[in-house]
Amino acid sequence: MALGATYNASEIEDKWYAYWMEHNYFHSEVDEREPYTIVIPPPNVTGVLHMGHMLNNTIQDVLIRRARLQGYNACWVPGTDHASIATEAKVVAKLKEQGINKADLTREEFLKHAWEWTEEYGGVILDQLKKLGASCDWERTKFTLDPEMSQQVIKSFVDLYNKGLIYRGYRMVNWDPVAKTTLSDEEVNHVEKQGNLYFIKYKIEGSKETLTIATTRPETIFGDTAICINPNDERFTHLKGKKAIVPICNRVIPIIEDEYVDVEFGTGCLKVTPAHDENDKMLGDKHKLEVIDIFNDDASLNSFGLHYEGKDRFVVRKEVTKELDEKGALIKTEQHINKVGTSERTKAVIEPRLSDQWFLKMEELVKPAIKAVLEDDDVVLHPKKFENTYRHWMTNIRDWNISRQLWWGQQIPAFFYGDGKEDFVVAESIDEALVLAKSKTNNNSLTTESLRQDADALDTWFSSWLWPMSVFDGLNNPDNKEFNYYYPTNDLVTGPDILFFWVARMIIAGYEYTDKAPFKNVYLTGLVRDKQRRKMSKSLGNSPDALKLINDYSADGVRVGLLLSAPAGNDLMFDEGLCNQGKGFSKKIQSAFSLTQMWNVDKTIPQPESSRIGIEWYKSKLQKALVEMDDHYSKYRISDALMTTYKLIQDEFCGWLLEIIKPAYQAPIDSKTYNEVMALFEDNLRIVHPFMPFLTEELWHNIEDRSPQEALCINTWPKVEPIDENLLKNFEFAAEVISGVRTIRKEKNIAFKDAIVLSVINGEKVDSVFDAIISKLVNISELNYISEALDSALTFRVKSNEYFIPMEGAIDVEAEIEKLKEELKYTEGFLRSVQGKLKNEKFVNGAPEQVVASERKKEADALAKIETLKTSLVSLS
RNA sequence: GGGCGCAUAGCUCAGUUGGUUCAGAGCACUUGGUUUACACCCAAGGGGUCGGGGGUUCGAAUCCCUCUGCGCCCA
Repeated sequence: MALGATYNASEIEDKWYAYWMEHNYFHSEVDEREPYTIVIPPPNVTGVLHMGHMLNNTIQDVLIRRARLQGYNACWVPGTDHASIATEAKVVAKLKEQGINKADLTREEFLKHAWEWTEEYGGVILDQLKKLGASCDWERTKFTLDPEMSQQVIKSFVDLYNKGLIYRGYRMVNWDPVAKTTLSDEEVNHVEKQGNLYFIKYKIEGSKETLTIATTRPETIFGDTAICINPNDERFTHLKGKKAIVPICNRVIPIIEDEYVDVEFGTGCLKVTPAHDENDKMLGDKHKLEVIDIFNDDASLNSFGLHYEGKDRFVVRKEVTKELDEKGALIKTEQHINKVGTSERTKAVIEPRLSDQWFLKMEELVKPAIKAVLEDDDVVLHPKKFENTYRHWMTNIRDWNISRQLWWGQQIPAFFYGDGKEDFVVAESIDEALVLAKSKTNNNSLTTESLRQDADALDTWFSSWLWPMSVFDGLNNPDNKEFNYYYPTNDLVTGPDILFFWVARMIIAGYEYTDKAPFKNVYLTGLVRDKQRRKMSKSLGNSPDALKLINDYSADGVRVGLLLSAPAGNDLMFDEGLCNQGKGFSKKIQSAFSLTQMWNVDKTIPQPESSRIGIEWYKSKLQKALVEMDDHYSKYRISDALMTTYKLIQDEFCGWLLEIIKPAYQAPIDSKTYNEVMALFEDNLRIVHPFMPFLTEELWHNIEDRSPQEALCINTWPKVEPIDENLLKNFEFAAEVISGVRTIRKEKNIAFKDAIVLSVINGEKVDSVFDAIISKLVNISELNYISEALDSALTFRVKSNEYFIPMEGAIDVEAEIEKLKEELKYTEGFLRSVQGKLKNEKFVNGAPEQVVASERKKEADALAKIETLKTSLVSLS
C-alpha cells in the first residue's frame, strides 16, 4: 500500500487520534505493572495553546509514549487551573462590556458569570493538546475548582492553620490597584523605569532654616510622618531634635535619626512614609511613628490628599510637583532610573500597602524540601544548574501571602463571629465553624447567621501546590489504591519561570503531607523565544499561531521542529524552518516506506551477500543508537535523543541500508531481505513513535493489517541485542573506501553508470566482508587484491591501504605526485608530534597506559602510511 | 547592590573524570548530480587563536586567577 503524495497529515492525525481514544490506550488503571506517572502543569482553563505549552507538552508526550512502549503502566493526568487573577480580570472586563459593574453583583452572581465563562472557553486548550497528539488519560482530567479538588485545598488550609502554620497578619503587601488585590512577592516583576528624583524643601519648625529631601514619589508627602537623618552625618547635626513642616499640608513631623539612611544617596535626608514603603514601615515601627494611608484601593488619593482627593497617584505626582514648584518648595528635578515593582498579570505599578492578609509560615516547611533536592537527591532538577537558584530562593524564603481579594477561587474558610481581629475560627464547613465558635466564645446562642466568612479567596498556587496529590484524591483519602500506586509521580516537565511559584511549593507540600517528594525528576525546559531572542508573548505578537503551525507542518513536523533545538534548560530560538525540517523528516520516512512497497518480492531468488551483511550491520547500528538514546533520555536530553534517531533513520537506514539492499531497476527483491528490512523498519517506527506518533502509527498499519491490540501506540520498544563492534568498524572502513571512489569519480567526471575496476594493496588486512557492498554502491565491476602498485591509475589511500582505479592516458602524473607529497608531509608532521609525546618520559610515565598505547598505535599507523606513500612516490617518478 | 550562569563554525548547540575516537553535530553556505523512493533529495567540500590575558600540567575547550561582554534570579 503506497501512500507517498497522498499523505494528508491532518486527516491521518484525526483518524489515529480517534482510533487511540476509541480503544482507550491512554487510560490507565492500577495493575501489577510498574507505573510511570506524569501530572500535567495545568494550564489556565481559559487559555489558548501557545508555544511554551506546545514545547513542554510535546516533551511530556515523548516521555509518556516511550514509557508506554517500554511496558510501564503509563499515566499522564491532564487538567487546568482556575488562574484566579487572570480569569477574574477577564470576567470583570467582559461584564464591563455588557455594562455590568462587578461591585453591583453579589459574590454568587459574579461566580455564576465566571462559571459560564469557564464553561464556554474552558477546556479549549485541552482539545488543542489533542491536536498535538498528547496521550493524556482524559478520563482523569481535573480542574482546580472541581468540588473534590477544592475540598482538598480547604482541608489543607484548615490543617495548616491548626498546626499553627497559617496566621493572619497586618503587613505591607504588594497591592495591585488595577486588579484590586494583593500579590505574592513572586507575582511582582521589577522593571527599570526612567523616573525623576525630586528635591523638595521642608521648613524647620520655629526657624528660618530648611532641609531638603530627595524622593522619587512626591505625591506621598501627604503620608509623611517623619524626616530621617543619619546620626553620624555632621551636615545635619543642627537638625537633631527639631521638627519639620510638610509642604502643602503643613503638618509638623519629627526629625528622627537612624543609621539606615544612606549618606551618599540624594541629600542624605529621607522622608518617611510608613504606610507606603516597606523600609519606611520598618523605620516607622522602630521609631513608633504615626501611619497615614493616603490611598484608596485603586491608588487614587483619599482625604489625606486634601485637594487631590480622588485623583490618580501619577496625576497627583505631576500636579503636586507643579504646586511645590509654585510654592518654591521644589529645588530641582533630576532624571533617575529606578526599579519599579509591577504586576505580572495586569502590569500595573505595585503599591506597597498595609492590610490584613493570610500568611503561611515557610521557615519549617521548606526544610525537608531543601534537603530532598540539595542533599538527598530525592528530587533531581534537570539541568542541575537550577539547584543553585532553588537553594537561593528556599534559604531566603519569606512567609507566603496566600489571600487574594478576589472571588474566583476557594473562599478562605475563616469564619468571623465578631468585629475583633481575632474573632474568628477556621473550619472546613460553616457547621463545624459554628461548633468551634460556640466553644471558643462560650456563647451557645451563636447561629450560622452570626458567622461571616472571610471574603477573600486563596491564591491559585495554593491549589496547584497540591496538584500531584490532589489529582489522586490524596488529601481526602490518603490511603486510596490509586494514590498509593501512582504517587509519587516520576517526571515533571515545566518551565523554569515557575520553579518557585509551583515546583518548589509542590515539593514542600509533598513532604508536609506524604513525607515524600511528589516526583522524582523535574525537567525544566527553556523559554521559547523568537529569532531576535525576544520572549514570545501575546503583547509582542511574535508568537506563531500554534494550530496554524500544526496545519502547515503537521503535528509530527511541529513536534520534531520544537524538539530539534530544545536542549534542557536552554532557551529555544524558535524558527519555523525547524518545523519544516520536521516535516521533511516525515516525508523522508514516508518515501522510504513507499520504496519498500514498490518492490516485487521473489521467494525463489537467494539473498545477495551485500544485503545479508548490510542487514547485519544495520542491526548493530540500531542497537548502538538504542544505547545512545537510553543515555540521552536518562539525562533528559530529548533533543539529542531525537538527533540520534534522526541520524539513524536519515543517514544509516535511508542513506546506507536501503541503497545497499535496493534491487536493480524493476528487478525483484529476495524475500529474506525484504522480510528482514521490514522488521527493521518496524523497529525504526517504534523508536520514532514518541516523536512522531501519527506518521508512525499510519505506516505501522500500512505494513500489515493489525488488530487493535497490535497498534504501535501500545506495542513494545525494540529488544536489546548484542552489538557487533567489529562489523561496525569494518563498515566505517568500507565507507571511507566508498567515499574515496566517489571523490575520484567526481574529480574525474566519471559517471556513475560507467562501471570501474578497483584494485587494492591490502596492507591493513581489511576483512573483505564489505566488498560486495562497495562494489554495489560505487559500481565496481571487479575488485582485485594486488601486491604491486599499478601504473597509470588514479589512487587514493585509506589508512595504509592503497586503492587503484586504472585509467588509460588520463593520469596527470605531476598532480598525483603533488597529492602524494601533500599527504606525506601531513602524515610526517603528525608522526613527529606523536613521537614527540612518546619521547617525553614524563608523558610515558605519567599518562594512563591506555593513552600511551593509543599513541603507539597512532605511531605505527602513521609509519605504515608513510611507507605506502613513499612506495607510491617511487613508482610514479 | 547580592547571587547564579553563559561565551566553541554564519546560526542553534554538544563536548562526561584534563589524554584513543578532540576541535564535533544539525541547520545554513559552496560545488556537482535528477529516466530507476525522496530536490522537503543525494554526493563532495569550505568554514573555528574554543571571548581576551595570565597560571597549573608532560598535556587545557576542559582546572585556577583576572579582564570583557551577555543572560537569569533576588533585593
